[in-house]
Amino acid sequence: MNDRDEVAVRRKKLARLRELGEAFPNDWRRTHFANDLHREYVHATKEQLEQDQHSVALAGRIVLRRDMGRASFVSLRDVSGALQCYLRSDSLSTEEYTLFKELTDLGDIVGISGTLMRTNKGELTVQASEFKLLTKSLQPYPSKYQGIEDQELKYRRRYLDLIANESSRKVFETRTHVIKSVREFFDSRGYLEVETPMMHPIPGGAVAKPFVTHHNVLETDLFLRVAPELYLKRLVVGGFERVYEINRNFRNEGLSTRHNPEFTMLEFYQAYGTYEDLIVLTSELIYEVAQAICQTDTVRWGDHDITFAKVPKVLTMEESVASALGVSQTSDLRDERVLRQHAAQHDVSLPSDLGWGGVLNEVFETLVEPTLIQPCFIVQYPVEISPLARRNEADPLFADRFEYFVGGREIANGFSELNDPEDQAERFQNQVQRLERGDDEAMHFDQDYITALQYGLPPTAGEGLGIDRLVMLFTNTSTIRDVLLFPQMKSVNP
RNA sequence: GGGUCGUUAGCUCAGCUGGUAGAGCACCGGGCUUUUAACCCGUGAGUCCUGGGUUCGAGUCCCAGACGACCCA
Repeated sequence: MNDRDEVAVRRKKLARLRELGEAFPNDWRRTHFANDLHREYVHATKEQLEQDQHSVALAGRIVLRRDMGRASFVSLRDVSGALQCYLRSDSLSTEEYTLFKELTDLGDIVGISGTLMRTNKGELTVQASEFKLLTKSLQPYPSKYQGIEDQELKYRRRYLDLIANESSRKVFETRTHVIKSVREFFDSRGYLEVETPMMHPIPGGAVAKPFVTHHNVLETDLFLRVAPELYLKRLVVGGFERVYEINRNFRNEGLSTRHNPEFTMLEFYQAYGTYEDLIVLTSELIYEVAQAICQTDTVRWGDHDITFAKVPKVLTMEESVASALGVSQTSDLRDERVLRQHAAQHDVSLPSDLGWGGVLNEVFETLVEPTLIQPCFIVQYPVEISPLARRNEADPLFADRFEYFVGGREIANGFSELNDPEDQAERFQNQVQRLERGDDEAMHFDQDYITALQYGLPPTAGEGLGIDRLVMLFTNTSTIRDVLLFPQMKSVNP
């Protein structure tokens, strides 16, 4: 064993600590947080502090250390921030000073108490009169200057990223604030927050491939939910007229900068409303979250300044596609063959098994979606690709559905709900035919849901909103992994 | 699934047309009682991602694979 192997050196110090007594003491009690002290004493002068002798006890991790003979400065970081501490051999007992000097390393978790002072350079500092090593860190501490840059290390060992990188801590604090302000928005409007099953006997509520698991005692396969939609609507049938859920969905698809197999979704439903009401509500929601998080209606995202207006911008899918294809009459797009010809001229590659609605959507996603940088609602989606949405009364090819786009990405998807049980049963049948043709993303027939509709779902509008993508907007990140504490990674040892 | 780039000391990174493996920080030893990424002096440290191949000789060139990043489907 190398006597300069950092882990070995730290192990040796831990062994010494064990000899000295309890190596992992848990009786330290802190009286203050670092940032509270910075705030409270921002105007206190060196002389005042010397006179007043404020006693404080801190606890945290040593993140910087500067030794000078028989005195040292350390930066102690707790959850609130960092505060400098000054440890002198003549202000501590011999045992405590030796403990600090010989057995304490960068990254160790310690308790320090003493009195507040200000250094000659003006920095608020705790002059230590008591020192206790609480938890020995056995692993080398990340670079104090560069932190952790390695993407893989950041994702696989998030705790290291959080220890070393302030910006990462900020992202996850913001994530929590976003979710909190979303909750406040719905709570204050009379929506009931609920929890519905994660394990479904029949996968449903979205066009997506589910994960399968098995229940041993029930001797049955269960599916991790791809969406909570069908359960939330059962609750509206049950009389909870406004419900929402913020929770995880699971989709068995590839990993990318936009996709993680588990992701967080907000879904909400309101009886006696239409998708138009939700467009207004969504604009207000995003506007309020932006105010709560950034205190502004404009955020920087990549190369763009994105402005969230209270009044929504709305465009139909047909109009947007017609404009992207350079077609003057939207009626020209109603014929699948003609539509495919236009698409081919714009190098949009299309699978042959798509119907007209699928083709229109594919052209939209390829040509229009990336251009929708400023917040925008696209309305009127083909019924064919909207198996749970209400048919438009004037134009039965389309559903009363919208999607909300920001930064060239879909953030939310909402519609007036289909509450006709017989129409819903037919749409399920269509999905089942697709399943039988091998489309493993198609929906299953959910008889229990049909039964629920038969009891009567009031006219209802509902919406799903991707929380991760929303957080990406407010943290100016381009990868979903940057807003997930523990993103899914490939196994290193297969 | 396809393409491009990356993987070198604990961390962050250099390493040219193939010729003994480098820096800063960290670590180890010494000095320093108001420092600020403290500083000064001295030392140690490598499965160059893995496996093949070409070559007298491979971190470097070729092939295959692993993992990651970005772009595309």
